[in-house]
Amino acid sequence: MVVEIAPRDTLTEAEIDAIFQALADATRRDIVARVLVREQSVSTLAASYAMSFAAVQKHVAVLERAGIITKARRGREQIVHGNARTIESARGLLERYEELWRHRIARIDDLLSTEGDRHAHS
Amino acid sequence: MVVEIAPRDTLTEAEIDAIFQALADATRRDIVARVLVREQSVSTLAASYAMSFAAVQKHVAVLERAGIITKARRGREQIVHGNARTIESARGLLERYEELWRHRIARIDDLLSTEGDRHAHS
DNA sequence: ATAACGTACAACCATATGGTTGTAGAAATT
DNA sequence: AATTTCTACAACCATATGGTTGTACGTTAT
Repeated sequence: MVVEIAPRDTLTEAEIDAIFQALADATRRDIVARVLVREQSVSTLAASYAMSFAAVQKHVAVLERAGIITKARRGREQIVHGNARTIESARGLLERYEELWRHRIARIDDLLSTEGDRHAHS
Repeated sequence: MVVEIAPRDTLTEAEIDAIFQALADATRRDIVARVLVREQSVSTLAASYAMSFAAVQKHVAVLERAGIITKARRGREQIVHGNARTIESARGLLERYEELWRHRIARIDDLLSTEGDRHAHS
């Protein structure tokens, strides 16, 4: 049902929400790690966890909606494989935050020299 | 109420959950970006968003529990500042996933040479 | 053809999440 | 001393999340 054209490199806020949300669960992170190493069927994945097949299926669906994994039919099974590009997008975002952090001193200096320093303490 | 000893460099699954969960909301990501650039009070932050003070306060609490920001009292206001180390931990995790991805071909070759290739297609 | 396997999905449940309003207290201002 | 500012937190509400079981359907195997 997802239309999946060529992957944009600009993500909407909602898409970023979905990516981090998908990664905010240990079972899902484990699924990601497994399929990045070696793609495998949903039922194979399900056998690895102490929960129902349906539960694992839902986790896979969450990861799929976030674009972190994709599924491809092979006969009666659905093969799950990882999409490193999406993970890279998330990493890029975190790197930009770190970049903001590294530049914070310069920015503060800038603000102090251009603005008045009302409320400044030290 | 949080006891905050020296920061470990190994995170528990629950802590990782909290970090990604905290980043899975556009308002909270914006708060992070703001305080990384320039630390500011909770009420200053609250003034930036079209939601109640209490709602923003909750977002700040979520980020604080995840260790992404910390608060420090300055008179009657609570100054929020970013903790880039936690963000770096998250980035490190994503990098490890990408590393798994980069090595997948070698692993598949390894598996194919040791195992039989039942179901192999191409 | 029948059985078994792999998947999909609906219905349900408990708890978490993201928002609200209201109350209360501590610190600064007047 | 009285008032305002900033923060904290409880109570509440609607919706989302993570799990379950049950049913159905296409694909492979017997």
